[in-house]
Amino acid sequence: MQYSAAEENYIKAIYRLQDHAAMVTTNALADALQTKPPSVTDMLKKLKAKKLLNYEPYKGVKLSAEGKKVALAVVRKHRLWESFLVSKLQFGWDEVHEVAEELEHITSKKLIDKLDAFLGFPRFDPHGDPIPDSQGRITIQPQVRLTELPLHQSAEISAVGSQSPALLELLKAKGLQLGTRLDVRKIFSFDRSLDIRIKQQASVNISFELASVLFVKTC
Amino acid sequence: MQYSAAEENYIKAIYRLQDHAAMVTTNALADALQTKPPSVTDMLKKLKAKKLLNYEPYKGVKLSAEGKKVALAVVRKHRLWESFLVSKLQFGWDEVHEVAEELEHITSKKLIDKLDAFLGFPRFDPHGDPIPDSQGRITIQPQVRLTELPLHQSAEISAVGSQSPALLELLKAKGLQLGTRLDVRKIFSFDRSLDIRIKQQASVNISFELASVLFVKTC
DNA sequence: ATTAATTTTTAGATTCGCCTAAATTTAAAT
DNA sequence: ATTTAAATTTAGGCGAATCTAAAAATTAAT
Repeated sequence: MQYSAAEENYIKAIYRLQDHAAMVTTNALADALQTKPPSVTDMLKKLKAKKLLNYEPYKGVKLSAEGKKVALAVVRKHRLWESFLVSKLQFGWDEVHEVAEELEHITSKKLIDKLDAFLGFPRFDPHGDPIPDSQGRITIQPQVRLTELPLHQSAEISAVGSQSPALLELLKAKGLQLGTRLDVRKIFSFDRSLDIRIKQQASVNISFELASVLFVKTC
Repeated sequence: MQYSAAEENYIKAIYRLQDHAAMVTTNALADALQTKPPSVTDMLKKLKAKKLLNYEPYKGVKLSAEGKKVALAVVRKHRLWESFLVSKLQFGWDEVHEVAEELEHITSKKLIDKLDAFLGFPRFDPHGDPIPDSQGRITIQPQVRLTELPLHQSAEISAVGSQSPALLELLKAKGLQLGTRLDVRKIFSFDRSLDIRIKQQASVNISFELASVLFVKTC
């Protein structure tokens, strides 16, 4: 079966919202999708008819097993395209979302699987979110905040908790990017700032605020 | 300005048909787009209002200067995506058209320009058709049929005149693909078959039929 | 436990791109 | 030069996805 871009967007939004609330409400969806509640109601009826979700009027909505499969497929497409844009086309992390939002609706499964192979079957996207494999399985994130990394434990930056241009600017200035190998040399108790050493290079001092939006995987 | 996928498809179809006839007719368009004449009339009115074409009822249609610009942009996108699919994702030439038909409607100009750079600014797509640059300029094809290549003149395969699976199979068996460097060692007058030498490798003999659907650029 | 406020759904309309059937214009044929 | 045939346009409608305004159901509050 194949779904329209609008349908896929609803499914994806419900999938996201499900994590934070047992039942997804009409208004929450309208908010997330930048649309109005009546439009949501209409679409929910349609998706219910297609058995992608369980919806009872006034009660809220949850994805069916089939719906979750569709959601994972869309998430897979989105995150693979983001990975492509960053690792091959030199986009910044803060620029990829909108474009991936369009690319994720391209329908060829073959395309996505070949793209996956071309990228070397990455398990995390540039924001550190897991990429479902072609069966929809996802690897649980083994990453921790840099603030939680033990001293002298070697690790690499695997995700960034925000995509603000301000953060991007700071990271560039500090010479930090996705994949940068580092370990923590010292933690200053005064301001909880960290001295980190970048893989056989000089040390830099970074603030607690910065360290807490950086995620690392030990290696 | 930005145009819908449907609008872009009409513009592209008109652009193609303009080459073969001074005026593009409603029926020809309906045929090319697998749609019905009344739909075409509707869209022509809309595109005329947007000044993308000159249309007089019952007389036919021609693209305006602005329309040609849009057409070239769409053609550029289509051919760059086809190049990507073949040269990076290992698609066969015969499989790329449909997918590219979807990808060509992604709207980010930045994406396309970065894709262009990633591919090394190719001037021809896998079928040998020229790729407009970011200004819409196209290079005239400097390629010739392999049957017309002088003896010992080094060249590379730049296009294939057909996309049949049968041809693809044969090329694979002979070890020939887009970009393969070669030169002609001998032409047998009996059947006009050619012995060609693949760039520092063994020679192979190919039939005149095959040679005449292969296009090469000297280099 | 009624009333008030909020959330959600229904009703009815709009735009886009398409359709069929019928009318109209242009071109071809006798 | 009429008549016939073909091409094109108009008229009216449909499904998808959206909207506003109004009604109904749920939740919160006095």
